[in-house]
Amino acid sequence: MPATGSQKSPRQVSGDDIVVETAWLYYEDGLNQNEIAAALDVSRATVVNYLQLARERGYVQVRLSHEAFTGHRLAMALREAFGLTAAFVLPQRENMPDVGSRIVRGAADWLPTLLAPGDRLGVAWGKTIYDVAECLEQRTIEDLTVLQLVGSMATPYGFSADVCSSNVARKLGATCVNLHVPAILSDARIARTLREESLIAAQFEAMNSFNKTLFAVGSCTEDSHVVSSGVATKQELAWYLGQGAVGVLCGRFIDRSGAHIEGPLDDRMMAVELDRLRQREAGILVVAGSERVAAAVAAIRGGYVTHLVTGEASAEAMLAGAP
Amino acid sequence: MPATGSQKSPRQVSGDDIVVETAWLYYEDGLNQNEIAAALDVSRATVVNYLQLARERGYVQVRLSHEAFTGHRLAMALREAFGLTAAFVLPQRENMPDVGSRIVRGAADWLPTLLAPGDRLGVAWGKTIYDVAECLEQRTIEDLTVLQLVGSMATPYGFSADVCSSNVARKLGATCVNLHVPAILSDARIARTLREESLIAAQFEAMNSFNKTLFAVGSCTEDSHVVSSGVATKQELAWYLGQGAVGVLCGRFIDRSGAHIEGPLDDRMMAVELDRLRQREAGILVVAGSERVAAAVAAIRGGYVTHLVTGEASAEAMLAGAP
DNA sequence: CGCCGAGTTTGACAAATGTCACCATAGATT
DNA sequence: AATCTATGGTGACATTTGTCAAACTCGGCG
Repeated sequence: MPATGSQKSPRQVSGDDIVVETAWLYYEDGLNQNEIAAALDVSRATVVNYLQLARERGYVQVRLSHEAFTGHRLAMALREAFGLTAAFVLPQRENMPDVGSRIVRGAADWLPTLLAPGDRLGVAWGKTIYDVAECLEQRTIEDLTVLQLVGSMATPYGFSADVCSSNVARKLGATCVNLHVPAILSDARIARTLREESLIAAQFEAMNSFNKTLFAVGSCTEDSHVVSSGVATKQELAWYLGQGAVGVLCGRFIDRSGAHIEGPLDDRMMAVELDRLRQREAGILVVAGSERVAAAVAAIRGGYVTHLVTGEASAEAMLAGAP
Repeated sequence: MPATGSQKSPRQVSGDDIVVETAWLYYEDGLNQNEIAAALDVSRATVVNYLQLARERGYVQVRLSHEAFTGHRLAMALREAFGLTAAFVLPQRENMPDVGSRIVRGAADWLPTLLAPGDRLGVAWGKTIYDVAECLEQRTIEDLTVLQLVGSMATPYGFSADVCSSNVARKLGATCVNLHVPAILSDARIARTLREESLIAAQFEAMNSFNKTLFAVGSCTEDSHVVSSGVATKQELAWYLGQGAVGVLCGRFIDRSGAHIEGPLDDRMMAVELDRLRQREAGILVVAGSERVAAAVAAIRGGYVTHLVTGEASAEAMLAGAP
């Protein structure tokens, strides 16, 4: 065989035709690279190149199907035990450091399939929700509206409620209705004044029209988010703990049964009322972190949740504490 | 190294946990099989087995994304030239025997993404449509209704209009509204009587509520489907050809501009009226076969089509005959 | 006309993946 | 207890896929 024999005249690869053809033969027709090379009369290396191009250009989508997670043993058990519509359980093994990111990615992957054109999605606030928004693929859902459920609050971590809802809206091609108020005010009187302001009243009015919600829960410890972000002081937290608080949901403290614990913060809080969260078409709760299990169970018991995303360990823990 | 060293105690593979875990590491986290084997502390061969299980169980979905076809050079050209909402062009190369099946598979893959909850999809009749239905993946679309647009007609090939619509409905988890009448009757009087029958009138009434349609076009030659299935005789076909017929759409002959050619068959025909097909949210035309190009162009000109599925060769031909 | 450089293809080699006959273990059976 | 059987795991080998430097084509340009 001669050293360098017959080079083929180069084709137009900038145009997609051959690339798509190759991808079809490989992924749809199931031919291997040798067969494709023979069929197209190019070298196998060229086939490899075309396939790489196809992947780079996003022509090939490889994903784990949702059934793998919604059909998971623990997902079915959760659904059964808590009367959920569906649960999404991410696999994990011992010592795995980074379940959190899996759960968030899973939630981001699942969310679009839970939404339909015309939906109005209420979005809460928190690091988890922010991360979910980050992981969302750009994918437009027709006629979707995203509604901010909790007033904004600057945090040391650089995200706030309005950023959460804006990002979700951006990724899903939705229009976004933000609440242009702080989450917490220093004084109940100011809060009342604001609520009575017509513009803001209108924003709350619009907000309450959501039919689905996306939220996480916060735990109730001194190092948890409610305190570090400045929503509650340690004293206030202690008071709520004394009343039986086990978690925070959209800025409101809840007890073991998920009931709202009315307290000193509520008058100063600018956020959706918990009662409004119940009985909607879907309430999607993302639970990332074992310290949030108790709060999650409470939220579920409270009737705010229809769809749950979490990891195996948390799922086990929730079932263990459920009987 | 000892001959057969340390076997691991077998795990529960019937439960999915490890399988899903493996699939996640491979497809989401992008680890290779060696890394996964190390992480899970099993042999690489076992990882291969788990991955195969994951694929068998349908946890992994590999698909070509629609952008590869809707973004195809010829797809964009078609959209431009004919004012379509979108076109879906399947790749092909010279001498490829089996474009037809690709086009049909492509249509089946695209169709679900063109439908939304609440839609009412009118389905026409033909081998192409039947094949599309066969290729559809089982995938439920909420609150979808499928409507049969053309009366039933037994054919030597064993499919008829009611089978087309039923199959589409079954695959998409839709409710199906069939027309319980023959496509063509021997006598106009009988047809009129039937149409006046309240039950049948009600079926037609319901049928006309579609907002999207799926159809193909037939060509107008002696060996084409209209004749072989017994809808039209050779004499009738000749008459229509004399009037300038270039294709058949939902049992009705159309001319080069897509206008309905009224003729001897119409009175005896039980099918949607062509005017009703226009101005709906979507009209999806599947063109499989170069002999149907002229008919397809006519249908597009007639304003029945917003979405087109075809192959490269037909796309080129349509553009060549378009200017 | 010869040379350049961007874009494309390729052969040889390296790495990753798939296959298969056989081994290990647990629980049932004799 | 010994044996059997079903399930699951494994190493060695075969096949498939990925990498990369070198080579080719084509159009432009000094």
